[in-house]
Amino acid sequence: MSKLTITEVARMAGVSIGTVSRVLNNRPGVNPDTRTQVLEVVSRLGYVPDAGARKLARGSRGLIGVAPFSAHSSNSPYYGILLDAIQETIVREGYAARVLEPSVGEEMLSEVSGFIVPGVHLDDSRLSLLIERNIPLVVVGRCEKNVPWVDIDNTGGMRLALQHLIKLGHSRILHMTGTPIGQTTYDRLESYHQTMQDAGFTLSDELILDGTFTELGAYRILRQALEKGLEFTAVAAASDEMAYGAILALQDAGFRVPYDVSVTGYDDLPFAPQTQPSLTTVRQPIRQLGRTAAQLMLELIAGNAVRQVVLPTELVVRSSSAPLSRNRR
Amino acid sequence: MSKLTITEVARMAGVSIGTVSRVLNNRPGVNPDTRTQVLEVVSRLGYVPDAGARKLARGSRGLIGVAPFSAHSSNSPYYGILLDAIQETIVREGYAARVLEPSVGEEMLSEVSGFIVPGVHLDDSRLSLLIERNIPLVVVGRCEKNVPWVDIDNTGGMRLALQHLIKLGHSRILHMTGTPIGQTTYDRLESYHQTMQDAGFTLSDELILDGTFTELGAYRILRQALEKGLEFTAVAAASDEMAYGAILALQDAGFRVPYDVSVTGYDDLPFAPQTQPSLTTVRQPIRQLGRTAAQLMLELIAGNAVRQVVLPTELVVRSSSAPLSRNRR
DNA sequence: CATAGCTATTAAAACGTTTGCAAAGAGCGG
DNA sequence: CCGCTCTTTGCAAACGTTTTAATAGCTATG
Repeated sequence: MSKLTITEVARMAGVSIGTVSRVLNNRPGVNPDTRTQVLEVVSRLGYVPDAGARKLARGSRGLIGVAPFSAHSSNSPYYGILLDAIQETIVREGYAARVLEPSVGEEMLSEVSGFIVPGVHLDDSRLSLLIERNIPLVVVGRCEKNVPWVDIDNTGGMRLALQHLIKLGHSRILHMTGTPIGQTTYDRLESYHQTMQDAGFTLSDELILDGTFTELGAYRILRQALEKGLEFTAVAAASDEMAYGAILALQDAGFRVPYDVSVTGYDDLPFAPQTQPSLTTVRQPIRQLGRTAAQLMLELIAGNAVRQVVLPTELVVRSSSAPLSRNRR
Repeated sequence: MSKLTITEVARMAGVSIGTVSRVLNNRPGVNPDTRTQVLEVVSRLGYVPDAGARKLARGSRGLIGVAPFSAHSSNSPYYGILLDAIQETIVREGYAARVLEPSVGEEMLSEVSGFIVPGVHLDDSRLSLLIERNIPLVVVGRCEKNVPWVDIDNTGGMRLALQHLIKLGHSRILHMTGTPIGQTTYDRLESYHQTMQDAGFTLSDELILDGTFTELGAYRILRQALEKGLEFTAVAAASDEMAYGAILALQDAGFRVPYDVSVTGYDDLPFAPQTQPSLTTVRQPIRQLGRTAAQLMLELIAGNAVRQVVLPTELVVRSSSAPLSRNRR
């Protein structure tokens, strides 16, 4: 069987290729009936337009920049997965994606037909610059400004983890936050406050530690806290890396996880099932996050309305969390 | 000025576009004089062929898989940079690149016209599978098998770092290795042995610590060693991450870097200049590594001979290394 | 009832390459 | 100097889309 092209689709649907093209690109001027008709054929045949041909026909306009998050955050596998998903979608649609260095060069602004910006800081001036210049922009992560963005339900996810721990009998739950620089950190922290209060516990500042979003950061600050004699029976970390660092810190200090202390992570990165013990964590759909971001960008370029999307999270229970035990050391 | 196309190049060189195309794709049957002539024009105008058009004309054959390194190693920013460089080159040549999960699916083998495999393990059975099936393959990292590969000069780079420390007066130099799973770890370790011996020092196994290629791994094992009273005046780490972990471990234990202990890294990742103190390290050309890997793949597909490439490394001296001081604590 | 003004559709011309085929020379043995 | 190969080159047809201009079929208007 030869390659499936738009011609075949057109023939099957009994229309011309021009019409099919318009349907596929959401262009106006096609009868709703014809549209659904064509879409039906497309999905039945499983037709996927050729990226190269689209790009060629469109006149090669269409380089989409993926930029600029802080250099430091790129240490996580999280970003690798996210970027790959973004690229995949963009390239499939016949655009080119280019990952740019954190330093946005002025000259780039003219070469690029849009920016996807993951991991934006709360006060990022570069963001304002892009908005000001009216350059198509999609932000990955919730954003106060009126731009299209995708985010996961950070608040809901954190609540899931905490309610899980609370149901297991824990009340002195330590929250390991990330660097207080992004909306994400803030949202998860806020959710911690809210959920603990709702459960009737009093908040205590000493139970909130900044683990800088890294294994090592979490490890160091937690060991330090343990040496000072801080008491708690569970750790709810704002990332899997920090959860892992916390587990090691606890183990090195002689605590058993989860028997003495329970630990939960956030993200469900590929290594989460492989830690010792395997990590109970909040799963977020990273690839879908990337796909959606790319999608929003394409919609934006096509002139559609600005919209925001929030993706759901889900609790994955593994072995790092257990009921509060009475005979603790 | 409109877009620069092959037509313009042909006109400038006084030949037909067919000839230009043949030159650009290294196809036989074009006069050597004409060839250099065309190449001259191409480089003068700075002409870059349109990726989409190439892909289209070639009939869309050409998806190149970038796969499968172990999930764990993907935690480093190193891989992000490498993958981006590979993708950039491949896409520029009109092929598509797809980053695959570590688990190589059988079904993938038929869809893909070649594999680029970074971070191969010494005994990787999947590698043998690919060779057996005669699937075009490029390995990033030295490889015993007769396949095309690119690597950096690991041995030479380690020697540079060590000779730097030796020149500063250090003799008890600790080597922080990575997980003993890849050729890279082995090469750097071997170079440590060799260089120390050449300098007339006796080797001691206690001066070799496995930092698992991570910040946290390095931090934990070094703190442990310090508590046991291990004596040394310098640390030569096999990665920047481990060097950073080592610096923090030393500082947390009350040592000053570089006054009490010098530390060197390896890779020169983006964060290296930003540590406290900034990191003396061995720079490797990561992007070029990726570009070369992609290049070799394209050559392989074009039917050229298998070849191997070794890229040079370079010492970058910053503030984490200093002369051995006498009045140490 | 002719005309203008819509809308939905089609036909065909790009887009920038690669590549099979034919043509034009060049060298050469007869 | 005539036919032969061989090498080098040019021509033109793909490749799978998008998009512009033209067309056909309506409805509303005068």
